[in-house]
Amino acid sequence: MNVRRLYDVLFAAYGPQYWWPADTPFEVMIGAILTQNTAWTNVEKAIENLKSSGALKSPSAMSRFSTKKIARLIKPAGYYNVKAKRIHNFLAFLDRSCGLKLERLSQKTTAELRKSLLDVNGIGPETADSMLLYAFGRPVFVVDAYAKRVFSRHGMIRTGVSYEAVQEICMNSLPADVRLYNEYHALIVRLGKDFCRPTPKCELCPLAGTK
DNA sequence: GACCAGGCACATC
DNA sequence: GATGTGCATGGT
Repeated sequence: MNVRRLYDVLFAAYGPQYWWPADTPFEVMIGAILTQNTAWTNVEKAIENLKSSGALKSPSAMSRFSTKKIARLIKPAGYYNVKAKRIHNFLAFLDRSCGLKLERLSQKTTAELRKSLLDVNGIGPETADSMLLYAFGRPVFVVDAYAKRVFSRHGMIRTGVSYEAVQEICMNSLPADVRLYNEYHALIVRLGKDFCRPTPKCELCPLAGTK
């Protein structure tokens, strides 16, 4: 198995996944923070609360909410105190870097943008890369726990390899294509949810028997 | 009731 | 640098 072939097998098995499930780039970014170590079904409830309160209308709209208020709205997503603070940090970053106008961030190169996102307390590599790919449309491969698990179980990487190393392997094996990276990450998550939990269910996995 | 989820920061060694 | 821990809700 290799990175290219895995994509083909997954796409043949599942077809397009139509990611990211959000209406606006800003909603993608907030969703990326909310989904940290959290099932998406829980994130959906939090997003719904944010939407009906008007917080997701724009970064400046959300900036008018207190951290406490945000914490209350995102409660169903879990870790709500931590995540409310992370959202607050992120909004503070948007305020000072682009005056809460996301279009202005598009001037930056992908490398500059990634670096500045990683400087925000609460935004790590996966969250930053999800934002870059799904909100800014930059060709960045998103690595997550499922990807590491799938790749290592199929002998494509060793266990314990760093985020950046896995990302480098993938990006060296694939063309820098936003649509491809979009679909790839979504397919990995789909496969992971179905079959690649910590205790695997390999019998009906589309990868069973593939090499 | 146990296990798990589309991580990250921080303390400690 | 590697390893352990806290953060928390809701589905299976």
